[in-house]
Amino acid sequence: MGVAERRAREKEQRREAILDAAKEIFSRKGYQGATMEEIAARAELSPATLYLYFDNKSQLYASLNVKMLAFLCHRVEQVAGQKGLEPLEKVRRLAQAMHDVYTFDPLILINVLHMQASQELMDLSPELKEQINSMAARALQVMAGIFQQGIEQGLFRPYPPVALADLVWSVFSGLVLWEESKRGFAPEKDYLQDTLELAIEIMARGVSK
Amino acid sequence: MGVAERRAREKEQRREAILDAAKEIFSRKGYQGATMEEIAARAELSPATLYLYFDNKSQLYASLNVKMLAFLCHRVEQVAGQKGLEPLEKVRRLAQAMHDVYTFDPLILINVLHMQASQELMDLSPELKEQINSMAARALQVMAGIFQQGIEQGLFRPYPPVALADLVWSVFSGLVLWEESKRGFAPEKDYLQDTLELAIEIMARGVSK
Amino acid sequence: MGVAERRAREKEQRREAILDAAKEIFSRKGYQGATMEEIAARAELSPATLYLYFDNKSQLYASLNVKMLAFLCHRVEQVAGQKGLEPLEKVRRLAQAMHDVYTFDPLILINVLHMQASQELMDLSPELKEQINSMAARALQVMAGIFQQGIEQGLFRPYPPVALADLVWSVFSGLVLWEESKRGFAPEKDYLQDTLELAIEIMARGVSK
Amino acid sequence: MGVAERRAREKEQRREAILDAAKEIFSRKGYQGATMEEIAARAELSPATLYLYFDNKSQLYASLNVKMLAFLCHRVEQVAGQKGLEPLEKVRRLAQAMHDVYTFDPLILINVLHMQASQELMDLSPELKEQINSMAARALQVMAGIFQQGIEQGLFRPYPPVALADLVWSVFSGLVLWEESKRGFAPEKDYLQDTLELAIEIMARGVSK
DNA sequence: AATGAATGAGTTTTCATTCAT
DNA sequence: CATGAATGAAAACTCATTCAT
Repeated sequence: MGVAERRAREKEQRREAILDAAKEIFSRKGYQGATMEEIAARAELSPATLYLYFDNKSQLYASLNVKMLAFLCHRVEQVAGQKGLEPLEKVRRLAQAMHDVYTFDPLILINVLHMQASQELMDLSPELKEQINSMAARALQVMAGIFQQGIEQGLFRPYPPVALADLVWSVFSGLVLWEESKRGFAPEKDYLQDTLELAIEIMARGVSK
Repeated sequence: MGVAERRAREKEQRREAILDAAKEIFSRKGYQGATMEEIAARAELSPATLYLYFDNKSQLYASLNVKMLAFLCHRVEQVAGQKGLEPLEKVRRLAQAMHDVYTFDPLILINVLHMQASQELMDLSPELKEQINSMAARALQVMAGIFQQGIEQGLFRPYPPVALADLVWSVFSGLVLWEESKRGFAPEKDYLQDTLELAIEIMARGVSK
Repeated sequence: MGVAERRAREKEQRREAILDAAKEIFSRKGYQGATMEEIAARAELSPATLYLYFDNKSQLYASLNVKMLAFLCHRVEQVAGQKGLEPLEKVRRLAQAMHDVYTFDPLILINVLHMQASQELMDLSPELKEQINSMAARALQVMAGIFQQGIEQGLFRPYPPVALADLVWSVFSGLVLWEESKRGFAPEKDYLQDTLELAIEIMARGVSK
Repeated sequence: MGVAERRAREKEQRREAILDAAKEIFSRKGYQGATMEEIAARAELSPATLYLYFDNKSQLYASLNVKMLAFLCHRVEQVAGQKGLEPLEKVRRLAQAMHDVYTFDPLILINVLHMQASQELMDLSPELKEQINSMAARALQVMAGIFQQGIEQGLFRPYPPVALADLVWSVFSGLVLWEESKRGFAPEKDYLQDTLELAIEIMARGVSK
């Protein structure tokens, strides 16, 4: 059994290694621009080997995104689960959590966004599609929950909470994407964290006219 | 001469038609995902014909982006040029302008962003590259100018104006991208306009702690 | 009638202009490498116009070669026609004639050679094919005639005269081609003329062991 | 290890097979006229497979020429390396060697010539370009060396030895090309060998006026 | 389990040729 | 006559995917 176990672990590790390589390449080149060969090279494997672990390119891409979304969900749920925090403080921690995710792996959001944008193009198995959509929805729901309370207490602007969550995500994605797309003048180190926090807070809180 | 004139106009129209078709396809499929054949089909032309108007795929893509950036610049400059407005009002109008651009052509920013992100991959002529970069920079500069005054008057947070402009763009792009990436629950009609305006104002103005 | 005449002359001139342009391009790029558009551009005409004067690319190429072969034939026949010259002197003049042809238009032989080499590939009308072959044969025959006499008088080696003529042509072509193919160390100015003359003489005369 | 070894040998064989097919097609159609598909068909492979062994068409062509030049060099060096031969005898053997090369593979020189003539058009890697040029130069140098001695002894005409080598090559090429370009009357079997030998000898020796 | 090798199905691009004006 | 514009057919090249070993 020990043998079978080690086998299984090794297999899992290899799978992870492939996903890592894929993340790197997909982020840099986009879905269409990335090639299986390039991913394989980065994973120091032969292209044929990828197909032992994933059915095809689009499935590999999807799996990658499932993994990323899972991490994102996990982190967001951590924040949402903390009891006894004021709504505003929770929102602040949400900003921090998202920034953590980004710091931990700057490519996550880029990939997730690309995925959302190109999903229709890919012939994913219905299950996988379902899995992705439901995880994205779940992350959103959890974030929405964070705003919900504040809205109920009249602290936040009375937008639909999901819309707020949505907005936060979009702002964050925008920041990240823009960040990525530029060369030249990088914002000060704390800028991203700082601004994100600010933006989230304010958008949630709204302004008194 | 009338003949030559009509010829020229027809040619220009055809060029525009191709750019329109390209915008549509590129937006939906991304640069790599789009095929010349598909673009040609959409323009109701043969693929070979595209090459009468553009040197190659990447040049077509670049030309498309030049056009879009030009429109964006134009609109932003209109706002910047209005005299006698308070900084805050100007910022509000900037939000409106950007929303106009988006309404007029929802695909603009998506394409522009993709372009920025993939520019390095493409073998554009140096002139074209220069043109794109300078236009993007110009749009940013003009936006920065809009914030400049407010900062000087102590009304806006003392971030570098270019960073602010940058941020606005990123927020807007994020909104748009997110918009695009979703299917299903579209935000209420005014939501985008409203939120953008809000976000810009606030980010510019900052909060007093 | 004067009008019709001028028309005809103009037409003929245009045809010649096209052939000139074609010679230039075909020589530099070879048959397959040359494009109708390039030839047209050189002739300062539109591609479509070429088709008013020639049926298609291969026919244009063939016509060009007919013209060149005609010039070559003409020059060789001049030499052959001179009465009262010793065989050796005639051979010397032949060398001079060939060199003249080359000097007058260095591209002639290259084209003729290429033509011979690729003739089978082209779908020429049987008449044109016949015309080309017969002119090439004629040039060869005339050259052979030049050697004939010397052989009969026991001055030249008793090879078949046509084979000798053939050899001369091949040597000359080799020189020209080699000349063309090199960059870098060009032979002394007179080298080509000199050597050609020498080679012809000697090959014709043979050596006494 | 045996496996890896066999693999390597098989790979090498395949490469050679492709080069053989390429030689055949390039010789018959020229560089531009030949198609990868045709070459692949001749090698009984799919076109895509060619690209596993060669980067692109021009590189395949270049590799072919490297191989041919190598063979030529080898054979010529054999002759040059033989000690204790009179200059004239060496020249005779050179003629024989070149004829050998031609007999072994009649297409060699045609390809080499075409290559020299079109090299500038192709986008070869600098290394490959260098390789080709240096091998061609080497063959020429070696041939020149063969003449050198005879010139020093006053047996051969005092042309620069390289020019003589050059000339020999051009004559040979001319013979071969002409041979190829004709259909119909093939020279007697020994004709080519015989004449080449003669031509080389005489050109080298020169004539006493 | 891993992979070297092969390829079918595209994709971009070119170009001889046609045709309406 | 001349040509601007268009395109069908082909050619180079790419890449996801398979399969024998």
